[in-house]
Amino acid sequence: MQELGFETVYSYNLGRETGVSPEQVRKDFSQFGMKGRKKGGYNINELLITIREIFRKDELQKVIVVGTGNMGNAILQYKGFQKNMIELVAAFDIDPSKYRKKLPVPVYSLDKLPKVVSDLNVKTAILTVPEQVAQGVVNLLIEAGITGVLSFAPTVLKVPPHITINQICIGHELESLIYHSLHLGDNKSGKEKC
Amino acid sequence: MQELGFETVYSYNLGRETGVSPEQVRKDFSQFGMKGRKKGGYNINELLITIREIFRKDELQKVIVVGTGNMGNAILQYKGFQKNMIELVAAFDIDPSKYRKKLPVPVYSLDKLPKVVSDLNVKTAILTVPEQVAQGVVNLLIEAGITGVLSFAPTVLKVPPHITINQICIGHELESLIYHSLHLGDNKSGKEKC
DNA sequence: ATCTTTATGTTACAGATTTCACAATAAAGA
DNA sequence: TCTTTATTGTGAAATCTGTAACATAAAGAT
Ligand SMILES: NC(=O)c1ccc[n+]([C@@H]2O[C@H](COP(=O)([O-])OP(=O)(O)OC[C@H]3O[C@@H](n4cnc5c(N)ncnc54)[C@H](O)[C@@H]3O)[C@@H](O)[C@H]2O)c1
Ligand SMILES: NC(=O)c1ccc[n+]([C@@H]2O[C@H](COP(=O)([O-])OP(=O)(O)OC[C@H]3O[C@@H](n4cnc5c(N)ncnc54)[C@H](O)[C@@H]3O)[C@@H](O)[C@H]2O)c1
Repeated sequence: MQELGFETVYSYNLGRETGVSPEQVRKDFSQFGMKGRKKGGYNINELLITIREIFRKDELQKVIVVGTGNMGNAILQYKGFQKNMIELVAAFDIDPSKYRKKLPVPVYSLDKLPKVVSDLNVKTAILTVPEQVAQGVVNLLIEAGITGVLSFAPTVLKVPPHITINQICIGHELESLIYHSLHLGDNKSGKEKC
Repeated sequence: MQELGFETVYSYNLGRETGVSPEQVRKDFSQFGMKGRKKGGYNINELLITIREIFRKDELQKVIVVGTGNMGNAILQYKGFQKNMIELVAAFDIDPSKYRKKLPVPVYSLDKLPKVVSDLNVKTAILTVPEQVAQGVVNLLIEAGITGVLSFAPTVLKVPPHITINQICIGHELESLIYHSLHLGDNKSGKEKC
């Protein structure tokens, strides 16, 4: 909106575009001390500055990728993270045929993980290894100093409480969609359920 | 567990493995009429049969992929869906260089979408097209008869209420992890928040 | 100047979800 | 046969989340 020349925005504009209610937008903003003006809405520039502060978008946030198979590679190819100040700084695999130091994002042996993570002070990892080894690899990641993991493996990972795991399970997402399609007419009461 | 030779399972076994409380497991099972035996737990075979019924896993559930770039291809390569009775039956792209009819999953032109969807009676689609065209393509999908879409595009899709959209936004997941890492020490009260 | 309109900020309310508590009871053991 | 034990099934309580309501401030109209 700033690029389009707007200076202010209302909670219902943002609500409409993001799919949440205007009240929710105002509550969330209020939580972070982002103040608007009655009748005037929110100043876009102020919002952007605060959001950049909350997520520390003044500096590139470093992320590593572990497992450079189909999914790992797709993510490494993606150019859209830079825009959000996220940088993939290194990748790791157990298969020597994957090592390429001269790619835009270098692919290292797993042995190098502790050193790279500590040297670059990375805290976040994307985990795209086979499910059978996911728990083992996540243990290595935690030992190396990683505190947040985005895992694509369809396994529940057991980690200590200060570690955050975000899981993306494509299979479960599909099953959820299939369930909804199969039971489209079941909703007798008119209220959304399940 | 069945493959390991077990015949019964307790709610707390399943809770531990899936990361939910035993009570939640029992409530969910109860919701679907899955009954256990006092002191004996749940019969694994009965559970599997009921779950197969709920998700109609007696037949392969058909899914299409739209957009065969990095992410779309990674998904098309994945062999793990069959195990859950999900089958990728066709893929579509706007770029003619992607068309390959003899791949395990054939890649067609977008023009073929309405015919293929209606002939095969597909209801579920994975959307891996650039975000700029995602809304347009989702409109085509709905017109063709798709009722559930798993979208990887970082855009809010506007669809009628009988359509289900599940969104996977890798960027947002990473931002969430980064936020947690940055604010690890903020949790003064001891209670988990934000 | 006063009134009307519009959008925020926050409090009160409602709804949904999760946890707690425990009665019921089948199985195992004495 | 009786007692103990382990686990289910569920109703009540607590917590969390989202919605509605409205007092308030700014802007504009009369
Ligand atoms: N590709 C998909 O569409 C898809 C869908 C659903 C789930 N997943 C899950 O995502 C994960 C990755 O899937 P994929 O299709 O990219 O698999 P893949 O087999 O293509 O890639 C796995 C990569 O991990 C590497 N690897 C194996 N063991 C390792 C270890 N111990 N340390 C480091 N690297 C190791 C392999 O060398 C390989 O490069 C899997 O857990 C899979 O279940 C993928
Ligand atoms: N790859 C990632 O790691 C990643 C990460 C975050 C988000 N995403 C999102 O996932 C989506 C796909 O990403 P990608 O990396 O695979 O992109 P990509 O550019 O590699 O692939 C996009 C594909 O869509 C096709 N396409 C373009 N317009 C089309 C249309 N109108 N109809 C059908 N096909 C069309 C292109 O020909 C191309 O094959 C994008 O929305 C992207 O923002 C991807």
